[in-house]
Parts: sequence; structure tokens; C-alpha cells
Amino acid sequence: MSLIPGSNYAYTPLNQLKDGTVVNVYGVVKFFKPPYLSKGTDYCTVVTIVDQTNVKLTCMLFSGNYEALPIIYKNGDIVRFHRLKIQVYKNETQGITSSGFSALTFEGTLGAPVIPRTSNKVFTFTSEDHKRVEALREWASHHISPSSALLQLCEVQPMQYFDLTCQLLGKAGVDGTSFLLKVWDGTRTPFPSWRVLLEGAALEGDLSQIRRLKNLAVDVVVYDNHVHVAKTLKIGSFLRIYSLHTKLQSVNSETQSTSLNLEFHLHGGTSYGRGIRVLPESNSDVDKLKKVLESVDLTATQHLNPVCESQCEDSIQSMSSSGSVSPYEMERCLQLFATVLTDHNYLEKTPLCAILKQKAPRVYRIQAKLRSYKPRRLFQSVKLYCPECHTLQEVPQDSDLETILQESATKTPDSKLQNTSLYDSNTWTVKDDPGERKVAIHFVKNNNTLPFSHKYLILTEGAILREIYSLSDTFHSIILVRSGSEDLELLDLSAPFLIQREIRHYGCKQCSRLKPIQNLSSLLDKTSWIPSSVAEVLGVVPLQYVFVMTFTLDDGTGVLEAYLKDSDHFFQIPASEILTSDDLQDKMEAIMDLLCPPGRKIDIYPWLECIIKSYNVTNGTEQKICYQIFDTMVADDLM
DNA sequence: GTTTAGGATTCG
Repeated sequence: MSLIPGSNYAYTPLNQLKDGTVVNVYGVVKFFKPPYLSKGTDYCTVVTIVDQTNVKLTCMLFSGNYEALPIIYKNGDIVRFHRLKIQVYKNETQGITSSGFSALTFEGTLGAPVIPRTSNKVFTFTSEDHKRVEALREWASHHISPSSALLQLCEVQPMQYFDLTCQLLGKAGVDGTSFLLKVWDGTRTPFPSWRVLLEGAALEGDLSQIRRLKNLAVDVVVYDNHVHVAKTLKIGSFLRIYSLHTKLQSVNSETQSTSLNLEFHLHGGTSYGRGIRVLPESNSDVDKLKKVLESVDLTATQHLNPVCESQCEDSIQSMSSSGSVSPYEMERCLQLFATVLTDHNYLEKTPLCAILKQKAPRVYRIQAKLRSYKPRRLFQSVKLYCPECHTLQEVPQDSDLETILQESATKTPDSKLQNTSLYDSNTWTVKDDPGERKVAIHFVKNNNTLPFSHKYLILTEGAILREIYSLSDTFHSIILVRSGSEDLELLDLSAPFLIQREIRHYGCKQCSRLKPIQNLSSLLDKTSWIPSSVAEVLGVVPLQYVFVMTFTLDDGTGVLEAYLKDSDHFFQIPASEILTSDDLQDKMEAIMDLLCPPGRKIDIYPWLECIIKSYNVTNGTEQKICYQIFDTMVADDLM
């Protein structure tokens, strides 16, 4: 490239770009993908910039030469592009490399020295450029929030994407599509890093150093397109790994206890700028990292990491308005959320000690650990709830249903009520121990014909429990009925009003106003038998299966008991199905063991983030405030 | 001189 003395470049503001032109621009980096090998012949980087006009421009930059692409390390960096072609794609203006494209990059920090990063041997750089960079820095400091993705290992939470600045300690192939990087940044993760099993593959690196650093070294597995990059990295080099994903995993060790490990994955693809970039020694963040690495005292790191203490102190101070802070409580700032909010994200967190002093009703966002919960036997938490009268009742047991069925089996089905336009009827005589019993089954018709058996709704009279069990294996839906004076009637709301396979649907005795069975003919769809529709035409107010639990929550400032009443939102498990599914019971138990790890100190428990509401309860003359959890669910990664 | 990608997380 030749330098023309006195030549002046004109820079086009981003709000004045025209389709088909080739321009020079300045901008602050809002988003970027570190350069990666495209599926064509070149390296590619995608960069979105913004300038004082507040207009954004996304640029697709290609070059066969990795170094020729802008050397961007983080959002907020400032770039100057020469000979950028402007085009329109899908109604959006975009920039793309044109012949002779060239880029300079600058640190975006106010006051930092203005040193252009470029691989070009010759380039123009005037006092005018210097001013432009400083003006953009000044503007960005007021208009762009600083990058929050850069975290130290001691700050990471489970289930999070972040950018890690680290040093490479070791590397090894795992299999064809994944590759292991052992890295450190001098701080300790809130949970021990997972250890990736290497079968026969040799770990390249200083093994004695890795052993000495023990829990300061973490295992990062990179996948697919990142493998070839990882292979070329040199041990000891400084890296930034972009959009690294953490995942908390419970691991069963040989001893009966389970432990929680933190996994680090760099998933395949380049979404959200996933990738790896080598940082040069001259980088200011590398400078800071080196100082941390040099000051690490390997004996001290067994406990708390000094690097994080000041940050912890700040967040503990802002969280608790009173009380002293113990070193253990400092660790609590590590904000490991095993639950997520599904609404009310705008709320500020309130410490429990403050909530306990306030009047009801109110809604709060809290951060706490699950110290304990009741009932411990999880099947005891399943109840039936009436959304109309708000009463809770126990789920009837088999023995209750058996008694009701036995009682009704003593009555003989009325032959006048058989074979109507709604159903075809069949009756049997069953020889029982003491005598004989009549059973009637009424097969509900669809458009005057009988559907396939897996879509049948049958009405049964006189059948006992074990017969109901075998009938429910064959038929989609069963309604228990008896012969009334003019029509068939629902048997009894102490029994289910509808049985579908293992699931029994109950109705509220207080709120239901029963209607004639013949009303089933008003259902237009007589094949899917949706419980709520069946309930509606029969005048039944259906009861909801819910988990009812008491959580004892503790955030270090106070302890609070909160109810959880949930049908399927919090655990993402339907309460209606858990009683008949061993798999779901195991799943729920596993979730509770993660929220409240048995046999562990509370220090290692994960943090929960919850929305709770307070409300007044009057019991005789006694008034108290109760709390209920809502709009909260267990984090995806725990399920 | 063409193509690549065209921001928008997770199989592991």
C-alpha cells in the first residue's frame, strides 16, 4: 500500500451510507465474531459498529490473510475501515470488504494510549485520526454500556455464557469432534471444575505445573469448528475464549455422596461470537492477568480467593442492610442460580431481613438458598386444588375408590337407561364370592358410529376397582356412573369423574353443579375427550393436581418460610402424572437434591432466585403473614 | 475474478 503525502481520507457517518458506494468509516464495535475459517477460501469476521449518529452497521469482512482482518479483542474497541463496500441485503444496509480493504483497531477505553492495531506495514495516521478515536471514546463512554461478558473464573455462575481471558496450560484431543484445553486465570471457580477423561490421549503441557495448580486449572472442551484452532494453540499463550458456556453437573462419586461440578463448553458454530483468539503480550488485559497469575499464593487459594473479596464485599453490602459479613458469606456473592424468574425481572432484589419487617401484601424478588423443605417424601406433596373455592384436599387413595365402587356394585343397572342415541350398552353378569353382580358398559358413539377403541369413552356401572384398571388399559376414557331416576348420573365426586389411563381427574364437591350425562352429546369432538371440556358439559369444576411444599429460604440476612403451590411450572413436571411415574419421581428427587444437596454444608448449596408474594392470613384472633413462591422455575440446566 | 456470511447460544 502506498502512502500519498498529504492525502486526506473522508469518513462517512453511518447514517449517510449509500448502496453501491465504497466508503471509509469509523465506529465503536458493538458486536463481533473473532475471525474464523469460512466455508469458502477466506477467513471471515462479522463486526457490528455504531457511531455518534447512533446508526449501526453490520460488516462481513473476508480475507485470505487472518492478520488483515481487524484485530478486535472486545466490544467497545474502535475501528477504522478503509474501502468498505456498502450494499443492501434483505432490506438491511451492510458493509463488506472491497478490493484494498484495510482496518485499524484501537482500544476503546477513555484515556488509554491511542495505538493502532494493524498488520499493515504502511498506513496513514494523522492527528485528525487521533481526534476521531478520542471523540468516539468519549461518545461511547456515555452511550454504550461497558461489556459485561468478561468474567473471571471466580465470578462465573452455572448456566452462563461469558468471555474468559486465560492462559493455556495444557491441551489434548478427546475425540474427533472435541478437544480439551486446560486453562487458568488465577482465580478459583465457585464449584470444582469437571475433569475430562482422556482415554489414551496424551496431554500436552507442563504436567507438574498443572498438578501444582490443582483446582485453579479448569477443563474447557471445544467442539467442531473450534477444534482445528485449539490444536494450533501454543502452551503458555494467553487466550480469550468467547461465549464459553458453563453447566453445573451432579456427579456420583464412588462414595455414596454426589458432588457438583462446573463444566466449560465452547459449543460448535459461531453464534454470539463463539470462538477463540490469541491475545498478544502487549494487550492490557493480558498485563493484568499476568499480575494476578504472579501474585497467586497456592496455599491461600485453598480457601477464598483474594481477587474476589472486594467485589464480594460490595455486593454483600448492597444486598444486606444490616448485620456483619463473615468470610463465608462473601462466597455467597457468587450468585449461582438454580432457579430462574419467568416474570417480574424488573424488580430489585430485597434481602429477607427487610421483607420480614414489612407489611403484607407485597411482591418481592429474592435471592436465597434452600436450607430445607417439607414434605421430605415427595409424593406427599401432591394435592388436589380447587381454583374456585381455593381449598386443598388429599388425593384419594385406591382403597377409598374401592369402597365407593363396591358400594355401587350392589345396585343393578336400570335397563330403561340403556342404548340411547348417545351410547350403545352391554351388560354382563359377574359371579362374585357372595353372589352375582351386574355390570353395564355404555359405549359413547361419535356420529352414530363407534370409534376405534383407543378413542372410546365408556360409561361403567357396577364395575369394581380391578375391572376399572383393566378397562382403562383398553379404553381412552372412563366415566363412572350409576342409574338415576331418569338418566345415568355421575357416580360420586369422591371418585374421579374421568379416568384416562393412569390419570384420574377429580371434581370439586362444593363447587360442581352436576348436569345430565346426556350433555356429553353436545361435545363436538367425541374422540379426544379433553378433561376440561368433559367437566364443563357435566357441570363439574375440575380439581387441579398441585405440588404443595414449604421451602425454608435463607439468604444470610434472615430465614423465611415460603409455600410453593405449583401444577407444572416450577419443576416443569406435571403434578397430575408424578404419582404414577417412577421416572418423574426420580427426576423430581434429583432436582430437589440439586437445590438442597443432602449431607452438604449450606455453603455449597446453589442460590435460588425467586419471586415471592406476602399475604395476610387470619386464624381466629391470630394474624400472620405468609409467603408464596410464584413466577419462578427450576433452571433448564438442572432438568 | 467468485465464494465465504448475512449476529441472535447448548448434542457434547
